[in-house]
Amino acid sequence: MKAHITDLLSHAASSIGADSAQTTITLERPKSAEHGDFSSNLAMMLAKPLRQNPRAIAKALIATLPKSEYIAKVEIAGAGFINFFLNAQSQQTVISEILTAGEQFGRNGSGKNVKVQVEFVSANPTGPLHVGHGRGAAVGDCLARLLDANGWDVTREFYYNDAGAQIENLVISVQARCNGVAVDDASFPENGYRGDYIMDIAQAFLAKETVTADDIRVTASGDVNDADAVRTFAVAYLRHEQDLDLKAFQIKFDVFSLESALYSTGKVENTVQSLVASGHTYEDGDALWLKTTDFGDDKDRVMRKSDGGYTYFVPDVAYHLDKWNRGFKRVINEQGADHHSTITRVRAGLQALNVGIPKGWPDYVLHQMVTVMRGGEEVKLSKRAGSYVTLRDLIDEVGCDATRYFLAARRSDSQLIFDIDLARAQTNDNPVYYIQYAHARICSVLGQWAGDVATLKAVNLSPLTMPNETKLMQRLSEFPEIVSNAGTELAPHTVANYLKECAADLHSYYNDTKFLVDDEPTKLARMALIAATQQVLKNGLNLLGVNAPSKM
RNA sequence: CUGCCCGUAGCUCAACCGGAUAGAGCACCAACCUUCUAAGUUGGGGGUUACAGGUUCGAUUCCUGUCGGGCAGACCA
Repeated sequence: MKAHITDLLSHAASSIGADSAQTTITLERPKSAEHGDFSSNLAMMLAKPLRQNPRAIAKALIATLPKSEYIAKVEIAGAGFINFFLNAQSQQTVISEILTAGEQFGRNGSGKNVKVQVEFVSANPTGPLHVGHGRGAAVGDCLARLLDANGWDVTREFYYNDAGAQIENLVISVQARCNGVAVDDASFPENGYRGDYIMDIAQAFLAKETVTADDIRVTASGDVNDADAVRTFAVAYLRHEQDLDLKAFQIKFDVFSLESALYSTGKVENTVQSLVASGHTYEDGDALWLKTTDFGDDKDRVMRKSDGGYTYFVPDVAYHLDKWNRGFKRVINEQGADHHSTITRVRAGLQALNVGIPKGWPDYVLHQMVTVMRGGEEVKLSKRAGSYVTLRDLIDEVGCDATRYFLAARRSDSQLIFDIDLARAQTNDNPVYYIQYAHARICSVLGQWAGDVATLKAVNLSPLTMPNETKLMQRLSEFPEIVSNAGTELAPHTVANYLKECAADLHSYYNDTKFLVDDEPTKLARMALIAATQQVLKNGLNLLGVNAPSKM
């Protein structure tokens, strides 16, 4: 329909002498129903090149507009907007489209099945997942679902930083606990991890327990002095722990990558050699430097320290080269905003390699901090982790659906306040239940009707002329654009907002309409409308990873 | 000090990458359940979009500056 109206306008524009090369026609959905189903600012855009009053141009455009069987009327409004009103029949067609497409409604093929990788969460295996990881998990998973809905071939990936200083801290923390050192003891490692879970690991290690994670299975040796044994066991234990967190959050990954594997397979070393060969490196003060300033950084960065070890971003460059070599022409990294400084370095490293990687590759979606509130006060601690609130705490307290919704429903680039009291409220305060309730209400009515929903696709829809019904149909017809825009903007929160509005339209309709009326054509048409709404709510909630219950 | 993100109703947030009278929810006030789920609906009050300039037909949106909040800035991860 949008394309159809664009064609009409484009035809009209060229007949009044506008330069078609310089006129881009955009249509938008007016916020207010009195402005029609679609609106164009074309006349205002043409005012300058044609040196005429916008309203006069609008008038001329409408005069030359080809006839259309879908449009009831066209109006000029405001400064020169051209508003299109669809006829009732055109508005109603969306219902049969939805009922025919079912779960496919809203999806499109614009991604052309191109491989895209979404890397998210990527927590260090040094503790349970915290709220920040939860936001990354919720946003990242929604991004993956959105890209899938837009026709991309999506791979979800989790990267473990299981090498480096933080892992050594983990090892000495566990060893200290094994040896009975208390966390507040002076001899406890200064930068050690002090959460209760370290004690659990220590006890399991001493008891020679076995843990499994992904494709590995480790049995503890019980030998505290064997740092390698402690490391292997502790990392496996925490990976298992994080697997359980992810399971509770209903998130699945396709691939787990290990930083340590980049070293053991020689990929880090190969990358360093390639960078040296590229001529973008130099030695200074016993260290090896990368000239990241050649690629827009404000200073050069050390790659290999004078003690021989590599700095953090070197394996990161190797990792991203590996992603590229695996055929991902598009990669999206979902990370906390505290990682933003690595972006320039990683991209610079990849450019220096000169292997045809585009300048802005990979994409990043950063999320800002999450503050957790309860009873009007900030919650900072959990018993288990010590210094932070765990994702599991939230899921246990408010449920998976509400947690996912709250963490994904806001723009990721602004700070988020997670109000536990609100999220756990099973009342009208809570947008999750508001949306789910709309879905459940429809299920209830359809259940009492007891007819076959499959027959509704072919129903006569002409009885649907009430303002509430028109509004709901307009809303439903927007869904494919919402999915498409959210996908290209990488903005899952727009889906959440849409669903809230869609649910509001349904509730409003529900409250002043009787559905199971005696007049059969009216009843069937209304069944078709709410069945279509049910489908859209379900498809939308699915994009957020939130359940659509049929009973509440 | 430098870079990035943010600043919208008392609170939590929207606003379709420059559009029409800046919208929801919570909270407050007033209505609506003998009837398909009241976890709902309807109405009301509440705004100089942090502030000051600039760009143009038109700015919450783009540019500059100021103020305020957050995050970064190591031979750290």
